[in-house]
Amino acid sequence: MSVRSGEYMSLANLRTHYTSQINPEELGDQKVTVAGWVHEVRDLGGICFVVLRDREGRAQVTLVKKKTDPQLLENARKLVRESVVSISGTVKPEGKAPNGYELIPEEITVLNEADSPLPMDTTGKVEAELDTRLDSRFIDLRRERTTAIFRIRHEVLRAVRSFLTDNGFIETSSPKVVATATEGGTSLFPITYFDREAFLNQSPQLFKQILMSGGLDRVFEIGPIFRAEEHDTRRHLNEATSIDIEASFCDHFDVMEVLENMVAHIYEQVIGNASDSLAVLGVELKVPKLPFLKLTYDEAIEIVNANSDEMLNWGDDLGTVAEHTIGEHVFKETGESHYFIIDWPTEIKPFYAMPYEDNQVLSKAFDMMHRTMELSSGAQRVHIPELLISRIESQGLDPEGFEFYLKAFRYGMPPHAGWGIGCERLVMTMLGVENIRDVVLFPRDRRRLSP
RNA sequence: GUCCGAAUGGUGUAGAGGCCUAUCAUGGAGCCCUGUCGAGGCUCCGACCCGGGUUCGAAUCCCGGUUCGGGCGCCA
Repeated sequence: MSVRSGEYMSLANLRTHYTSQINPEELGDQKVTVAGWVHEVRDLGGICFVVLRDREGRAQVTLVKKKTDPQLLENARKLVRESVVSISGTVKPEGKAPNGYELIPEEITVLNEADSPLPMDTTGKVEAELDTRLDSRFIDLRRERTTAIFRIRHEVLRAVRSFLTDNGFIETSSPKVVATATEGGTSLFPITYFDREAFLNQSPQLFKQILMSGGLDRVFEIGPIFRAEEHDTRRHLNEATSIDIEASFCDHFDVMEVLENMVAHIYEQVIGNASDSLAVLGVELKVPKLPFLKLTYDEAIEIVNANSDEMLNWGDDLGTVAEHTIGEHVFKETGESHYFIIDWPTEIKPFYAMPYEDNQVLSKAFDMMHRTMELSSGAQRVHIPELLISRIESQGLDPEGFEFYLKAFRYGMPPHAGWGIGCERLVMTMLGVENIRDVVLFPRDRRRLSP
């Protein structure tokens, strides 16, 4: 175990292969170097096994007492779990070893020794609570299950980008530091911007609409949104990732079609590209059937009133019990989890949702649900400046605060529509994860600000 | 915000007024062991959230606080 301090050591020499890249048939008797963490040391006396773990898997390093340099064996036995090591040795095909090979080491270099005891177990023998795991996320990520979630999240985002790009959308970014409260409704985090008050943006909504006036035609953004709501549930975060699109010369039905096709595409891509991670989590994914069921708001109210103790009046928003009732009802009837609720009362939707021309009390707004959870909401937008101003006023907001936005509507704003979908909610519903914090590396909630 | 529940070694737990010098597992230290793969065996180490109260006696009951979990509200 020589740390060759003072001597030049190229980092490239610390690893020639990931553990998963070692094919015993090709690399038998060849020398390789693997690098990673000491997962376990099993000392049986005459034989000692060191399990090295890297991002792609594990490799068994075998030291037979009679055949191993005594100093090397002694050092291997003393390895501290979760220390970072680089191990060079010969690949030996071996039926008794996991993955069909083991490594006969020549050199074991400790690059960084781990403290002991560890903040939590990494082998899966003892579970840790979410709070404990989040306090030590770096250790939690060394567990297979946790890594699997974030590999899948990566596949989800990759699928979003490829799907939207292939459908003519341009990826854009909007500012997160803004001067005014965008939509009313939710509370914002105030910050200091030099000598002025500013806010963290709750949504890219207003900016992506401005881009429609700019003629970008079809845009998308994947970015953080901030909500200062003091909600305290398993499905809310104060910092979340929103996937947003906006498309010109489209109505709400056009963008609903984009949405359902994208969701189906994401499921297909995750099944195709992350089957190992799905297996680690024990999740069997099924691509949702297209098109998604479209319930009108009126139908949704009827379902709630017929199937639960709740009695809703027309114009009421849907609470948790209502969403639960509708979601279970839809699943029982269709066997599908995803569905739309369309044709909402104009009054309970944001000012930018377009009312139906022939029935102003209904708007061209929709929510996309997964069982009991709202995943996405969208609408055809108001593109007529006069109507937009009156809608802003009727929501009790002051149009003066929206001048930067309204300006874009006066010089040629095409009709347009769009939606936003919560990335974390998409991932959690896909994987059946119960707490949204499980699918965020470093969640920000009512209480947690660190790490 | 509100209601309900919880807090015991590093981690996960048992515990219902005296049986607690606190259970078990995991972990750590050490010893034995040549095929482990949640290795096994033996020895040892390590904990009752904080503050008050009730009681002869409190991990256990009561009050306050803190933190965490869950429901609802609000929201996406």
